[in-house]
Amino acid sequence: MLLDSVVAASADVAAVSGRLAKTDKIASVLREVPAEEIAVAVAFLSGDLTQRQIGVGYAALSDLLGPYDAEAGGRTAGIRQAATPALTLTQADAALGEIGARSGPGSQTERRRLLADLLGRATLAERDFLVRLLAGDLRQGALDGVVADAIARAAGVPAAAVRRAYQLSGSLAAAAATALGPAVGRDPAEAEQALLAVRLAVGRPVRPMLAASAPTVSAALERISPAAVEYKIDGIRVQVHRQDRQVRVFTRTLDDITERVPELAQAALSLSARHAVLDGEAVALYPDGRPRPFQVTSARAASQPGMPDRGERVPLTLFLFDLLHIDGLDLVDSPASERFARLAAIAPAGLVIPRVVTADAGEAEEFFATAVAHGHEGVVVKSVTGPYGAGRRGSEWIKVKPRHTLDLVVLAAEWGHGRRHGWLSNLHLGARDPATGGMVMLGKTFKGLTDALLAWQTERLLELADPPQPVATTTWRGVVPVRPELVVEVAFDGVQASTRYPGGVTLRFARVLRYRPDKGPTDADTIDAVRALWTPDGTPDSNLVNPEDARSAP
DNA sequence: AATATTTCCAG
DNA sequence: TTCGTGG
DNA sequence: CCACGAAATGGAAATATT
Repeated sequence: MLLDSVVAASADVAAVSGRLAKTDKIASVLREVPAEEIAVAVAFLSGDLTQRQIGVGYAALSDLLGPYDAEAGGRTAGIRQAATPALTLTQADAALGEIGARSGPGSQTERRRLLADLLGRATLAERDFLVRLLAGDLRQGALDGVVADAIARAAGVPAAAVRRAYQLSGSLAAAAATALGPAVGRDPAEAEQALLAVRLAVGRPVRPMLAASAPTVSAALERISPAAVEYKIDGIRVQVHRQDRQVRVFTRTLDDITERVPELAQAALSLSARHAVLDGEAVALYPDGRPRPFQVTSARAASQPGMPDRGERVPLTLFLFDLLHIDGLDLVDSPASERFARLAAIAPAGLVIPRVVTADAGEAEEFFATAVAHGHEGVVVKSVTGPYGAGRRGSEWIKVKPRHTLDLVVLAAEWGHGRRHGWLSNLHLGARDPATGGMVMLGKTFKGLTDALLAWQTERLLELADPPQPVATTTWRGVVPVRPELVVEVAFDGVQASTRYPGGVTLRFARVLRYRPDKGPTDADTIDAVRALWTPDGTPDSNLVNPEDARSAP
């Protein structure tokens, strides 16, 4: 099939707002795609490459096509373009694969040459689509969720069958190939049978179960009771597959990081089971059992074993909380209580997440307080009856974290994109510096803003713009500095070290709660107050705990 | 050795 | 993360 | 009430280029 057909379908999808209409349009084109090209078509239509990544990013695209030009609605700088569509899906996919296969010295130049070659064979519409695909910014209003429905529609099977195959195989393109690929005819009964035959495979990652959130433990217990209440560890999510003596470790996004975390594989070998698929969290701990800053865990999990590393290699500690498969038995559909009981039966106590099962809000709140006192992020409140509903942001799991807030000053704002076009969106946040009387920038946030708030802040910030903005001639792009007068209440998850900002610290996951018109810049929180919330690595605060305490529930 | 680019992580 | 929209 | 997609950050490591 021509790439152009998929590009045209994507444009149609972007042009309608309803999900059903989008599903319809994607299903229509999928019905026309030859069986052997289904995986490519589905990858492209859900905003992915079949190769995941190929070493082409924003810079390479800008070099080739010039910077994004808002007035023209795209990139205009010239490279050759095809007059008529000729590229097939297979050819485009193969060309992208060629680009990704390059490595070593000279590879960037070579990638750019190949990229120019590919884009030169594309029409304007195709080129625009490929650029958005490579930039990871399809913006057609449909990603894997909508495309999953479309696959079901095209194959004439229940959406649940596609979702299940997607969950268990970890790949939507694979699920689509199962339903519509060469191995099955275009017969709904056959397709459904093939989808239902997809099973969890040890060594192939499944999509991880996600959690909703609630402001307090009591609120979470109102939705789930009795519930298992578990420590929420501030590390990286890991899915561990053990097949005899072979172990593989996957991240939340299903990347294989086995080679980087040999100690986790080692830990998995201590389980009393030959085959197992487990879900858990890995974290770098201090000797006393408290968690190190997230940055330490993150850096540790990102570094290869053979690389010259600066500083010590802090080992990661594994906390397991779920079991999806044990010695030939799939547990994905079993109740959580059974999965955990089997986990506890095969895992040394030290590898299992601290938890309590309770229906008592007081007891749960107390456990939450203990988790936080031990330096952890909070707790996850889990149904004891639910299955492992992978990929669903359902309510079988609810996370609860303490909420920190600061009153900060808006120093500048940036014009928004997409549906925030024409609004001042991304806010530069500053804390008061009593030493200088000035403001210290701590980071930015665009989160937590309602449309009403966006409208209000755009008007108010333009009044405060310094120098004043000629609104009528504004390009709707760039940074608008403002007089530091507006105070905003911001929630955040923590304070972390920063090389980017002058204060040396920045906020993790800052989001706007509300404006504080009752406060002026002199009432804002100080940089000293922010720094006081930061625990640099190597100096765990004085609230020491016994290492055993961090591992075991009180 | 220092800098640029890409990718991946968290939510 | 949060929000708004669709269903 | 749930599912979905969009808003676009910031740190850090690996890999390439200078």
